[in-house]
Amino acid sequence: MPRAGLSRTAVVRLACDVVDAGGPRGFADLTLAKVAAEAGVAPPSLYKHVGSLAALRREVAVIAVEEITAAGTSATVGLAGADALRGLARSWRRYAVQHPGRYSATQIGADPDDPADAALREAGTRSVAVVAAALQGFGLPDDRLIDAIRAVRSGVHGFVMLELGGGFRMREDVDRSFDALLTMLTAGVEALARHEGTPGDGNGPDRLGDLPGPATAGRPAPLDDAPGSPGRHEHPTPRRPR
Amino acid sequence: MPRAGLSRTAVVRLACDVVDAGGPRGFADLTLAKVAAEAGVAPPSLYKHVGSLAALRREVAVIAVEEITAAGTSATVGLAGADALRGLARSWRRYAVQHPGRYSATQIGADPDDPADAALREAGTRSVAVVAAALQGFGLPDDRLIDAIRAVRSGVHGFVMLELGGGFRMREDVDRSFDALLTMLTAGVEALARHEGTPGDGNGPDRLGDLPGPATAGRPAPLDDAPGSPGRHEHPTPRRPR
DNA sequence: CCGTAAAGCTACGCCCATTAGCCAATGAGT
DNA sequence: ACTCATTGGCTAATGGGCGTAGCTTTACGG
Repeated sequence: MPRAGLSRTAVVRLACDVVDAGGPRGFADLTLAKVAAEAGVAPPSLYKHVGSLAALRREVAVIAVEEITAAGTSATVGLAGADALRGLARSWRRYAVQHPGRYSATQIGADPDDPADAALREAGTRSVAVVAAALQGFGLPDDRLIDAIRAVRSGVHGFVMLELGGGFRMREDVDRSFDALLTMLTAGVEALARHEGTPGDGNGPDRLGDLPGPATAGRPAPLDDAPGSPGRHEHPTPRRPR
Repeated sequence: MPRAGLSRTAVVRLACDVVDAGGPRGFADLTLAKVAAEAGVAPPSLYKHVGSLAALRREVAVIAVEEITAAGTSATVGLAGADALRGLARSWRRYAVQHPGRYSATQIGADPDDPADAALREAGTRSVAVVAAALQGFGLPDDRLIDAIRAVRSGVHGFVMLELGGGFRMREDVDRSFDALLTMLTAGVEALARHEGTPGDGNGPDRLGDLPGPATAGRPAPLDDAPGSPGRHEHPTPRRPR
């Protein structure tokens, strides 16, 4: 049995390929069997290099976050204000289109408590820093920076996910729509900076904060500012197990 | 063996519960075994009511889209312009928080060709119509309406997904950020209506259209304007099957 | 040439989806 | 009430994926 010459990083690299080959669903559909097939190896052999499927997923996620952060960084060097924001957003979209699977991997949450997720948490923090840096030039009040970061991330992320989802009829129109989104976002950030914040509609902010929120057995946390600790449970009460 | 009195709709309803109980990941984690346990029935019994796990997923998705459309509709009756937009966006977020699993189900794509997805496609179309209606009052030029719809959906969807993902430290701050996002979006739509569209940065629009796009073996289509037909394939070429 | 650790492998156990085929409960028609 | 077809449930069994255990062989330092 001639050795395949694998290694931890080689396996992760292969996993990245598999994930991207699967399109936006690729990350969710990642399977040790596929990676093993790609490596020319029997599935259990992978355990000599990675701890589990979950661990492999985490590694892919870390790489994806680091890559997209790097892309954003190099897309904004020497730029400021609206130019920086546009460059950043476009680099994200480009990355998402070129690496749909990895981009999806970017979404998984890092458990705030789990030490295994430390690397992912740190990568997430670094990625947020890039956004903050790109927004420097707008002169946002301190207490509005967070809003701007969230809005920019939300807008671009939502657009990209919908685009990757498959939709948005024609590519050209999509490019135009993306440009319109960026215009809206930059205008919005500028408005926020001018302190035109939250005129609202006379109903005050949303106060969704104290909704029941149906036993949200949410997993870990996101790649955002900072995580809150999640709750957990299984099926509430099976009615007649058998 | 006393009958459990199931039915197609009863099973789907249970699946909805299971999905929501699982938080944002609940939809992806949906399993026939869980539904069966919840119903007090052995897993194979479910096949008397639903065709497969995939079919059940589709049914849940249709219900979710219909519900969120209904929520949006009733949240915007009698409103116009910015008020309608805010009402609509808030109803989405509220639905997502109250039904995280179902909201995620909303994301799955409808295959433009598959007749099994017809109901899902139609539900998606209806849901887009509500957004268009809410944007009526802004007096957008025809060729900008689509951009506005996409931006609004993207912004809110991205925000909600990031929020559900687990992040966004404190709830209060999140409400405020959401409000800021809405302010930015309404301002953006108004700007679009004023024809201040796409000043861009002198680099023209993105032209991501002709990127290679790495063999994006994406599944079906999204719940957007209209689908384009997907490509498909498996692993490119296993290197040494065994 | 030897010995050892690392990198494969096969054999298993467990969980899930799905199919096949059996049997009891239900209810329409008599 | 009796019959019997339909229906909804069951068990058994297959196939695939993760993950563990334990064996074997390769590669390499002495």
